[in-house]
Amino acid sequence: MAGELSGGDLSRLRQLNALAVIKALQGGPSLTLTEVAKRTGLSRASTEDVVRELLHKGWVAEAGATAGGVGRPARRYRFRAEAGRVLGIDIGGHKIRAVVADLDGAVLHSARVPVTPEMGRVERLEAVDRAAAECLEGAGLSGGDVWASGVGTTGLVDGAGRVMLSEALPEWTGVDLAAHVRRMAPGPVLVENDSKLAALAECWRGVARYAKDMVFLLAGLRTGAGLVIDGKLHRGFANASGEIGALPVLGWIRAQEHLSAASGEAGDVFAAARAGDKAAAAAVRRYVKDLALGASALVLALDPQMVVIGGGFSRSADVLIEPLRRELDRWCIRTPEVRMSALGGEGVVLGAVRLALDDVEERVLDGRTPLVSHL
Amino acid sequence: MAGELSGGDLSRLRQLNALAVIKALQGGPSLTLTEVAKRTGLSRASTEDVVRELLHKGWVAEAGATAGGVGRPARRYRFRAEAGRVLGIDIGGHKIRAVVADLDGAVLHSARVPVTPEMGRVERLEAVDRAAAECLEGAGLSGGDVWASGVGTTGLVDGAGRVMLSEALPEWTGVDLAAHVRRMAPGPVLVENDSKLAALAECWRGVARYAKDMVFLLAGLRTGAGLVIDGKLHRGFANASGEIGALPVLGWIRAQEHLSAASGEAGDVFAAARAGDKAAAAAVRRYVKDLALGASALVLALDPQMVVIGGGFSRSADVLIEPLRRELDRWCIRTPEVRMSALGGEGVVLGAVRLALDDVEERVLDGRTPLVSHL
DNA sequence: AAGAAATATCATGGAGAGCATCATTATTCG
DNA sequence: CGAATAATGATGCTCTCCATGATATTTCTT
Repeated sequence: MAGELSGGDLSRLRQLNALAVIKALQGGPSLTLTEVAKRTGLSRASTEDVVRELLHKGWVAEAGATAGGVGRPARRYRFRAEAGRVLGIDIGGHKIRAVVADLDGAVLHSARVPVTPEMGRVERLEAVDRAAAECLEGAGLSGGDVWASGVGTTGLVDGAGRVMLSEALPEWTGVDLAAHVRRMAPGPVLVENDSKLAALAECWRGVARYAKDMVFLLAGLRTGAGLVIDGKLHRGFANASGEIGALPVLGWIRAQEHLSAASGEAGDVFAAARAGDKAAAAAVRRYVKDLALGASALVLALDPQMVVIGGGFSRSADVLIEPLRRELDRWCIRTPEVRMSALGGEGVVLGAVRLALDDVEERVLDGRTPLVSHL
Repeated sequence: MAGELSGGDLSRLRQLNALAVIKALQGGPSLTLTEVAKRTGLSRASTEDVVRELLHKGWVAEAGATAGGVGRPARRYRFRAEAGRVLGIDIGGHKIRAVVADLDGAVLHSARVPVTPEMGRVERLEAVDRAAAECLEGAGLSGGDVWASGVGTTGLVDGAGRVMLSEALPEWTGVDLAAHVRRMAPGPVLVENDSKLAALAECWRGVARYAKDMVFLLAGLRTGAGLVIDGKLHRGFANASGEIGALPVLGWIRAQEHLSAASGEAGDVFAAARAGDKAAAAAVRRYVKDLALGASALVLALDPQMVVIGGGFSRSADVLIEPLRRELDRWCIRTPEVRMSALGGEGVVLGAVRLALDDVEERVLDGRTPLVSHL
C-alpha cells in the first residue's frame, strides 16, 4: 500500500547500526569496542550499547583478550558465525555436492555423490537427498537447524525454484527443486542457475573479489555465462540473463565441437596441444575463437571490469588464457582483465552458500531475524 | 578511512524521513499532512515536524486549500520544484538542444541551434554556448542559478566529462565538455553518451516507466544502445557499455548501409517501403535483420523486461516494429516487450535533465544540500 | 441557529537512540 | 610503587519519533 519510501522509526536506526557492527565484525578477526566504533563511525558509548544487545541476542561473542600493549586490556568481540548454519547444494551432471557452512561462509562439512547425466529425475533427486543428508549428519545438524539453503543447477530456473528448461539434463525440466529441498531443510530455499552462482562465488571468494562489474564464463562441456553488475548478481526479468549462447553467430553452440572433433575426450585435446600436437593446437585455437566471440559480445555490451573463466576447462589456463586475451583484444573496445577461476569445482557450491547467506542477511536487515537469544 | 557502513546519527534518520516526504510530494499533486503521513509511514506528528522544517528551508510550500468535504479543511503542501533549476544539453550532429527545467523536471524554456556534422570543434562549442545562453536568458536565469547540468553527446565519454572517442564527429574527440559547460554554469556538470541518456529518459518519462531492466536501441544514421539495469543507468567500468556495434558479426556496422544503398536518404526508404516499393521493402528487411542481431545479443545477455526503439528511425515504427519483433523471436529465449519511443527528438535532452536531477538528489540525500532557505 | 460530527492542528509528555564528559579500573613502564 | 595509558562504566543532555488528548474549524443535521 504505502510505497515504502525508506526512513522510519528510531528502532530502524538501531537496526542499521547493529547491522553495521555485525558487518564490521564479520569475517575479520576479533575487535575491541574502540575499533568497532572507529569502523562504524558510531561513538564508543553507542557501540557499547549495540554490542551489548547483539551479545544478548547471540550474534556476537566475547573473544579472548590479547595480551601485550600498555593500558587496561580491552575486551575483544567477534561475530558468532556459529550462531547459524546454511546449506549449499550444487547439482551437476556428474556429481552432486553439498556443504554446510556457518554465517561467515566457512565450510564445516561437505559431501559429494557421483551421478551420471543419464540418470532419471527420481534417481538424481535421491542423490541430492543423500548428499544433503550426509552433509547435515556430518555436521551434526538436522534440517531444522538450517537457516537457508542455496541450490545451483544447470538450466533456467524460475523465480519459485523450479527448473524451467535444461538442455543438458532433459529429464530435469520441470523439477520443483525448491519444494524438494524444503522437505529436508524447511527454511527458505533459493534456487539458481549454476553459471550465475559460480559468478557470485568469484566476486565473493574468488579472483573477482574487488570487481563491481564482472562477466563469468563457464568453459567446459557446456558453455555459459553469469553476470555480476554493480556488485549484484544480475538475473534478468525471467532469470534468463547470460544466455548469449543461444545466438548461433556468436559461436558458443559449436565451440565445444572443435574439441570433441579432435579427440574423444575434451581434456585430452588441451594436453595434446600443450605437448605440441598440431591438430590439437588448431582445435583449441578454433575453440578459443568461438568462445571469445560470445565473450566479446558480453564484454562490449557490459564493459565489465573483469572476465573470469571457470568450468572444467579452467584447469587448462596455460593454453587458454593468452589466446583468449588476444581474441578479446581483437574485438573489444577496452579489453578487461582476464583471469582464471581459482575455485575449481567448488565455485557453484560456494555461490549457493553465498545465495543462502544473502537471504539470511536480508532478513536480518529487515528485522525478520530468526535468531532470538541462543545463550 | 572508515568504510561507511551506513547507519549513524539521529540527524541521519531525520534526513531520510525528510527525503521520504520530498519524494512523496514530488511530481504528484499537493497533499495534506495526513496524506503525506500515510504515504511515508511516519506518524502525523513527525510528519508535521518534518514538513515544517522543509517549509522553512524552502523545499516545500503551502498550496491553496481545496474546498468540499466535511471537517476542518486541511492545509495542502506541495514540493517547491521552482526552488532550483537544472540545465540539460543535447549535442548532436545536426542540432544542439538546451533546456532549463525545474526540480520536477518540467521544462521551463528550451532552445535549439542547428549545426552540421562538418563543423569544427570551436564552432560547435560556440553553438553550445549560444543554445545554453539563449535558454538561460529565456528562463530569466544566470549560470549561477543552475544547480547542476547534464550534457549528452555522441561518442565515448570518460568519467571526468571529456569526449574520448567520437566516430561521427572526428573533430570532437578530446573535447573537455565538462570544463567548457562549467564556464557558463559553474555547478556540477555531468557528461554522458547520448544513447545512454535516451535510455534514462525512457525509464523516467517514456514508455519504459515501469521497467527495471531495459535495453534502449538508437536506430538512426548511427546505431547504438543504452542499458538500464536494476533501475540504474549502466555505464560500465570505462563508460563503454552498450557498444555491441563493434562486433562485426552482429551486423550493426553494415545495418545502415542497406538503407543508403537503396536510396539516397534513409527516411525515403521507409516511405517507399510503406508505399509498396519491392526494393525498398527488401532493404528495410535487411536492415531489420541486422539491427535485430545486435539487439538479440543484448537481450540474450541481459534478459531485460523491455526493448525500446528510439532515434530518427523510430518515426517509421509501422514498418519497423513488427519485423523486428519477429526477428527477435527467432533468436531470443524470451522475447521482451518491444516498444517505440514516444519522446521523439527530446529523449537525449530529457535524459540530460534526469542526469542533472539525479546529481541534485544525491547531494540532497547526503545532506550536502545547496539550498539554504530561499524565502 | 444550535448542536453534532468530522477532520485538522496544536501541545504535552514519554521512550528510544546516540553522544559528550568524566570518574573508575586494570594494565604496563620506569 | 607511582606514573602513564587505555578501556570501561555512569550520568546527563539532545534529538527524533510517537501516542494521546485538547483545541480549532468546517459541514451536516435537526
